[in-house]
Amino acid sequence: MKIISASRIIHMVNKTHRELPAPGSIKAHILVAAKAEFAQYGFEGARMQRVADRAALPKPNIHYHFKSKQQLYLAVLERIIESWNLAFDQVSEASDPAEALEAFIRQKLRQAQQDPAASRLFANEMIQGAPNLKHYLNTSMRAWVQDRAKVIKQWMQAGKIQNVDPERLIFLIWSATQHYADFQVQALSLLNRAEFDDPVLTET
Amino acid sequence: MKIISASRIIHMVNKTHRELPAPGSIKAHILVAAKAEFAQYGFEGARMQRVADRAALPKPNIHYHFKSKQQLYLAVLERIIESWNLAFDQVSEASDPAEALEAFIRQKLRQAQQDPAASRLFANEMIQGAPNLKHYLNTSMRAWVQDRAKVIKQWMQAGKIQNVDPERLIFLIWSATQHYADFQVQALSLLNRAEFDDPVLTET
DNA sequence: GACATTACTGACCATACGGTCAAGGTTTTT
DNA sequence: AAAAACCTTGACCGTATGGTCAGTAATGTC
Repeated sequence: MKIISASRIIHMVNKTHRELPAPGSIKAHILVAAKAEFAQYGFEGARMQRVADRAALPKPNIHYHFKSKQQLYLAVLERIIESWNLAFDQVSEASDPAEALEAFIRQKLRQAQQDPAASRLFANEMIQGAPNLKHYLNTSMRAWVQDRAKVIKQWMQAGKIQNVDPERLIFLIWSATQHYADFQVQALSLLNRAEFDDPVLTET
Repeated sequence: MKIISASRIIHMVNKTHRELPAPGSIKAHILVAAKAEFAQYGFEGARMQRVADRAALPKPNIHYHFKSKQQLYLAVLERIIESWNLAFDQVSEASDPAEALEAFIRQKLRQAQQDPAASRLFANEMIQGAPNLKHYLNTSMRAWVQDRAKVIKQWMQAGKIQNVDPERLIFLIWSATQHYADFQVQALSLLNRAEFDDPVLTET
């Protein structure tokens, strides 16, 4: 039997896991820098040189790991969507509405707080008309919404909650939670604060 | 007495009104094109050539009317803020909370619907950290929020509404209403629709 | 109708941009 | 230790970008 080195195994694991960059790798490091840049300036406004500066690397280095700006952007986007899909919470008719909705809201708020750049990048993509996420919106995301909407409707029919448009309820929660990531400067300025307290995380 | 021609009067009116471009003028036309471009791509992502194309004008023409990209952007921003300030609704403790809040929500929703580009441009500016609106946020906008918050607190003390954080209530309304402008593609995709009906305007 | 002002535009410029390349390191495999 | 694979980088390239300019047309003034 052949002896396989540890590095080889790591290599295989990296490869078999659909090319997902290892957490500590340079690729992952670049993706973090790129996420911040794309989140702030959008795809067209982002500059590869600034991505390089943020990552503290020479520019050609970025192009070695990611063929083009477009590909880098897609890699960042894919990573965000994937991390959101991981939090694909399980709710059913049997769940208690108050509990389930509170959990959902807290989760969304935590996401917005822990990774505001991801939320801002997504906002940028939507504002531009979702040129790279149309398919995602029309397939898995729509399915997700319809699933939750069905449960909410069942709650309504069972008299557990008041009648509301289920999709609008979901949009309301999304908008309210993402607002604190996307419009952070505004909220902080208007409240005359330097930063937010952390009321979400203290209760988890 | 000197006779002043009509065009001369128009010219004077234009000038005395703080250089506000006349509604039908070329400047106003360019500003509309620029608003759309800046709203979609943000300041850094916007291209002067695309602004020119949108306005169906040669590029140097844009630079004739607006010295630089930065100045054009500021002109667009100023116009948006001004139009929002015009809708500075008057509310007092005596107002009926339900009525006042509904009016506020409808107004915001109407704004988002009638000029989604303005809402998106503002969102872009906030996502980038409000580099051009920090002052506005810290002065007139903050004052506006504090004013409304005071009224809401008075309503609470008079037992007219339940206890809530007044600023958070305002943010909730803002986020929910702007959401339909900023994330229009998302909402339409998820609802599997081509466009929204017009439930707001039908009731005004 | 002469003068001045305002408005327009094709051709152009310096720089910044995304991207490439060849040459040299470093690490891994055999 | 040699070969192979992978990684890093300064210098460079073609093009797109914001912006300019000189020349022209239109408009307004007396």
